[in-house]
Amino acid sequence: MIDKNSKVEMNKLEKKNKLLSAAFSLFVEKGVKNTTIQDIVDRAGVAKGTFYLYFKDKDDLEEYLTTARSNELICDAISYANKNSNGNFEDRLINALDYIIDVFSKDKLLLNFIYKNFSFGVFCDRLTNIVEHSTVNVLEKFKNGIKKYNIKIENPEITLFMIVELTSSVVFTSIKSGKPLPIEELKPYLYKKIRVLLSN
Amino acid sequence: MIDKNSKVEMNKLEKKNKLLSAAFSLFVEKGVKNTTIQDIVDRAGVAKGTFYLYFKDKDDLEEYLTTARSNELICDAISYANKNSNGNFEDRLINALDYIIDVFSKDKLLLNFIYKNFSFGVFCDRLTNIVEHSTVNVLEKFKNGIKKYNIKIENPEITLFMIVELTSSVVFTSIKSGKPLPIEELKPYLYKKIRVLLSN
Amino acid sequence: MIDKNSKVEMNKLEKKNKLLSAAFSLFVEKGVKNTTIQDIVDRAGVAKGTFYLYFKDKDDLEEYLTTARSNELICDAISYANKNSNGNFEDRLINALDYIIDVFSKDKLLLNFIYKNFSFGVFCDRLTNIVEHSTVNVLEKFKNGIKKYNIKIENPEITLFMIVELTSSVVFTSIKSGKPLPIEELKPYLYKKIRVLLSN
Amino acid sequence: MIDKNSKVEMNKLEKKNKLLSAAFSLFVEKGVKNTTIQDIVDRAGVAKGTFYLYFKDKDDLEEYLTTARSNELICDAISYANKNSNGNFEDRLINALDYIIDVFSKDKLLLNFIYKNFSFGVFCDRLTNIVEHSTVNVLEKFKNGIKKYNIKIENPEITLFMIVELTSSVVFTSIKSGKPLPIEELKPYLYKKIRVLLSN
DNA sequence: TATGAATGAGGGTTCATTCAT
DNA sequence: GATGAATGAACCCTCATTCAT
Repeated sequence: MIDKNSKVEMNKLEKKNKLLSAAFSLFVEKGVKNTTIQDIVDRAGVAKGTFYLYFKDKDDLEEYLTTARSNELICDAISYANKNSNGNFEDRLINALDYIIDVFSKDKLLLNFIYKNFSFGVFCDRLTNIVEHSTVNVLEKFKNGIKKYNIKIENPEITLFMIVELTSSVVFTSIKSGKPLPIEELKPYLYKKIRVLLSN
Repeated sequence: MIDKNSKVEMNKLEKKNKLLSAAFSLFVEKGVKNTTIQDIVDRAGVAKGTFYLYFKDKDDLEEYLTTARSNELICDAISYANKNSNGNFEDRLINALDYIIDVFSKDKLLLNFIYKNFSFGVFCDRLTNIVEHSTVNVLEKFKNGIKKYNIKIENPEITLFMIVELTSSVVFTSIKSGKPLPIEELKPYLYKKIRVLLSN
Repeated sequence: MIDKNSKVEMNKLEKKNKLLSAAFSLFVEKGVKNTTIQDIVDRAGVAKGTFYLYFKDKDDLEEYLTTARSNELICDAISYANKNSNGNFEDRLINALDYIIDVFSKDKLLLNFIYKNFSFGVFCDRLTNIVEHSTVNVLEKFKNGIKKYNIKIENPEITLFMIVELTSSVVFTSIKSGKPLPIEELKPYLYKKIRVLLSN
Repeated sequence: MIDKNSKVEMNKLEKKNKLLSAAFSLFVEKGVKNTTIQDIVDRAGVAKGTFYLYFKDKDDLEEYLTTARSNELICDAISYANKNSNGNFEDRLINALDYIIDVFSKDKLLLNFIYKNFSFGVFCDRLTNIVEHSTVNVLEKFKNGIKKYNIKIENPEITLFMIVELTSSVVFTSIKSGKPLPIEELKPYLYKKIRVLLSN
């Protein structure tokens, strides 16, 4: 009985995951607006009705996806920074940002999808609602880093917020339009400004 | 003959303006995506076909609106700053930003519409295409200010770009979500950071 | 399971047939051009969207209908000729044509629809594409008849082509306009000319 | 006063002719159905409302055009045959047909337009209604030719009718689809058959 | 649970026709 | 007579959602 149930649960999870990854690939390929439910279920290999067993509607699925993927990316970036940085706190932070920027440079569609759906505030809110996936509390990590490295920043929360906003906004515009410079050329200026904001 | 023509032209302009303001109010109320052409013509009090006499499609109208409204706002801000600032260049810039932030604080829908449709790169491109309305070349104004006030900034274009991106991004998030602080409380931090970016 | 599927398939076939016969009756009544998809689905008693489950667009349905109905008519004519003719080849052919002309005389709307959509070349091409319905290769039948009855015709293909073109064109004009004679009075002349074309 | 009136009349005629030739060129280029009134008035260089001063609607204009152009073509063909034929009656007729076929071979769009709108019966009817243009009574010419050349044909009207129908139908199919042979290769067979129909 | 046929409101767009100028 | 801005009915087509199986 338990086995049977757990098998059923496994199947359900599998279906949901199929739908999620189908939707994600379609969202980044064609944009959320231009992706139909039919597209999603076709790629997931399930029937149209099945979609409604797992998600209320397209917006529901979209929100779910954004949070999960953003979180994933941040986890990867932090891991990368931990592996590749020496003790300096600023370097660790910039390494993490560098990782994210590289991912986006190589995958403009992903950038587009996450940026359109991402904001610091919304992201922080959502983190608390996600239970199925382990998440990172970016702010806590940042505060801990400051403490650990004994850095003096008056308002760590606000400073982090501004760095995140500045970076995301600048990176998005540069990658999308190449203005005012291509991202690779713009990076030094950005990192310099970030250091200024931190060192203040 | 001239009178007759000019009267007709006046009528046409009026129709176009009716459509523009109907569209604008709907866009900020319900979002561009959720506004139909039928909605727009209903509110403008014209027939559906009339829409297509003035705009190619919804995107055409949207682009027109965004550029016009953004430009208008920036002109107002510059005027305001000119009236209310003393000689200091930083103060003038921050006064202009302050004006814009105040407008947005009072009109979240306008903020939403402009932010969703605004980007530094796109905006600069569009400025050159607008002929019917007098426009401001923000970058030129900024460069002239720097020269006039004899300020030393290594890359004025990049610095202005970063200030615009930082400000717009931060203001949007704060006004929309109140995170990490309400905009009124956040302002001092933002202006302080802007001064840091400029002074460097 | 099989029963269930077959029942569903039956229903689908029924829907498609409803659409086909609704479309056909409308096409002959008002012409293809003046028949809207709304007209068709209204008469078929299905929803608009259902149309697009079965046909790509109106042209798709029209082609389907023309080929199917033309083919049906030719099959009937050949059957009729086989039943009612003695051994003579010319008589068999003229009997078949006679059958078709009679059908058309009694159903001018059918004539109109088929004539407007029928041409020897197009028809021969389409024959090869029909898989769902058994079809007749008219040309093969004709050639076989010539061989069987040991008739000497230099270019059977061209001769058949000319007979088909002459007959369809003459019959259409006569039935539609009664010019230069009503079809019943014109028939003897037509058949005489056909015999001339054959015997040559 | 008379001058003034006649000048006005001239202007009106000119406008009408502009509309006719604009419409004709568009009809053969894009088909009647795909040509809008806007297209016609644009090419004619007049305003939309002007169209309705001269024609009831598109059908009215179409009918006018078909008759006029068909008639023109036939006149040209007869002229050509008169110039290039010796005394033989059959040769004269075939020369005339040859002229028409050549025009059509070189201008498939014209063929398409005239064929779609042409039929012997309709044409004969219309001939009597045309007053603004001098017209040819083809049938009379044919009968006169038979008399003049002392040829024995039982029912000249029916024979001519069949020749016209056969020729137009065959030529249309061959030029449009190249089936069963390209028109140049098909011609000898066609002319041979026509001679058979005549000589009988 | 899973299916996918069926729905029909609603979208964008076209264009013949009118009518005030 | 000539204009062309304005109209709005009518068109085709999409697609989120439902529901009988």
